[in-house]
Amino acid sequence: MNQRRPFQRAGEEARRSALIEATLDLIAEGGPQAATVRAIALRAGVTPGLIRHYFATKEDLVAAAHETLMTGLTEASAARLDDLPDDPLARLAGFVANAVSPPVTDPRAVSLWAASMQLVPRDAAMRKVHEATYLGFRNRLQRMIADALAAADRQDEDPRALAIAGNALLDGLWIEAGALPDHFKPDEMKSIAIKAFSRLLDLKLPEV
Amino acid sequence: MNQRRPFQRAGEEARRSALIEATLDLIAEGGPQAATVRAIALRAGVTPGLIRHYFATKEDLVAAAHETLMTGLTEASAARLDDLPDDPLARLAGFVANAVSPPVTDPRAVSLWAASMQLVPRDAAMRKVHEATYLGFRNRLQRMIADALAAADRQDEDPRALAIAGNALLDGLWIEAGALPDHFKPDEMKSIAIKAFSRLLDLKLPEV
DNA sequence: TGAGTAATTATACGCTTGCATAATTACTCA
DNA sequence: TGAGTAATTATGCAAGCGTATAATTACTCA
Repeated sequence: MNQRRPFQRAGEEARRSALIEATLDLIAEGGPQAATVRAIALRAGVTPGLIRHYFATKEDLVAAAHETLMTGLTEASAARLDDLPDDPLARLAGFVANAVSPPVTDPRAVSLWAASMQLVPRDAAMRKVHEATYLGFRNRLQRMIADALAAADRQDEDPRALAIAGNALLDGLWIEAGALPDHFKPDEMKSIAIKAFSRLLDLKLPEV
Repeated sequence: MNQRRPFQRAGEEARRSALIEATLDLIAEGGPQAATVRAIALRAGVTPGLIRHYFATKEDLVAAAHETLMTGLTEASAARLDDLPDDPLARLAGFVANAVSPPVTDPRAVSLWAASMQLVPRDAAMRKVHEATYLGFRNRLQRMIADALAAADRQDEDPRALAIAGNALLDGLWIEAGALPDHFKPDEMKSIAIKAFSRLLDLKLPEV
């Protein structure tokens, strides 16, 4: 047996995270087929056998990576809530503007999101993850919509239906902003989103 | 040399179509990794060497399949235009309703669409195809929006911005209707879409 | 009818893949 | 300090991958 490469042990959490991160990087760069066991291991700075130590199969690692991505997209929007104004209208406007602007709009994120979404109709576990994150985002939006309507003394609306529509609008704009980044003028999506939300809610949201 | 399997010749167009169709079927069923040369050939009822006769590489075949899919999604919506009423409001309402209802909403279509979309941020040729189909759909929607506004004597609007927003809304609803088919009540998406469009345009679209 | 041609089958190749297994070594703790 | 253990490296395996090539045969046309 020749010289082995020196190594340091790391905890399970750090290893799993590094492998998941490596997987996502490779998928983002070269599509799902780029995330081979050897490429993932190399990217994570370990050797291929280690993947099998922390995940039962490569497929499990890939599923964990997709789940991490989807959960992460939703959490990224939650993390920005603290930076928003307290006024319900301004808060909603800020949330909407953030959702369709860089750094939330991002070609890499769209590519990864799509790679995960192609699994959703075929894989019950992925569908469950997707549904949870979809609902998480939608419910957050629904609460903000309800708050904005309440502040305007509007009790005649269905916040759920508005959230479904608003969520869809944001998703659609986010996809195109990321997929065709050069197609739209700077801040065009933000302006369109704010105006569209103002119309949907029949409220005047402040420009951000 | 043993017994060869008997065969019939077919034209180039038929062969290419069969291979593309087989590719899409396999991707829809098992994701991109399921579309191997052998699986595609078997599904198309030919042997693997034939793929190389009609496409320079397997990758070219897969790209052709994705392009066919994207183009096909847009043409499916065009094919339904002739069934719509002539009245601009009713026509737009019909178009919107179709876009978020079966058979246009379809888990298989969402899965395939996502598989194609994951290429768009990374592959310039795919991005070009996507942009062309996106613009095709959006421009058609924009014309219908402009017609509806003109019929209501509304000259104070920006049909382009409304088309971008409306398109995004339809895309977002379409994705969720296909990805989570059991999450929404029958016709719920249709109702939400019509109401949302009525709001966006500040026009009363007829329920379909 | 028979020659010519190209569509198609059959087979093979080198390489890559995910997974399995054994050995080594970094670390903890008594 | 040294034993124990499990994290990690190294290596190998069988199967499958995309591509290449040769042979056969279905078809057209003179």
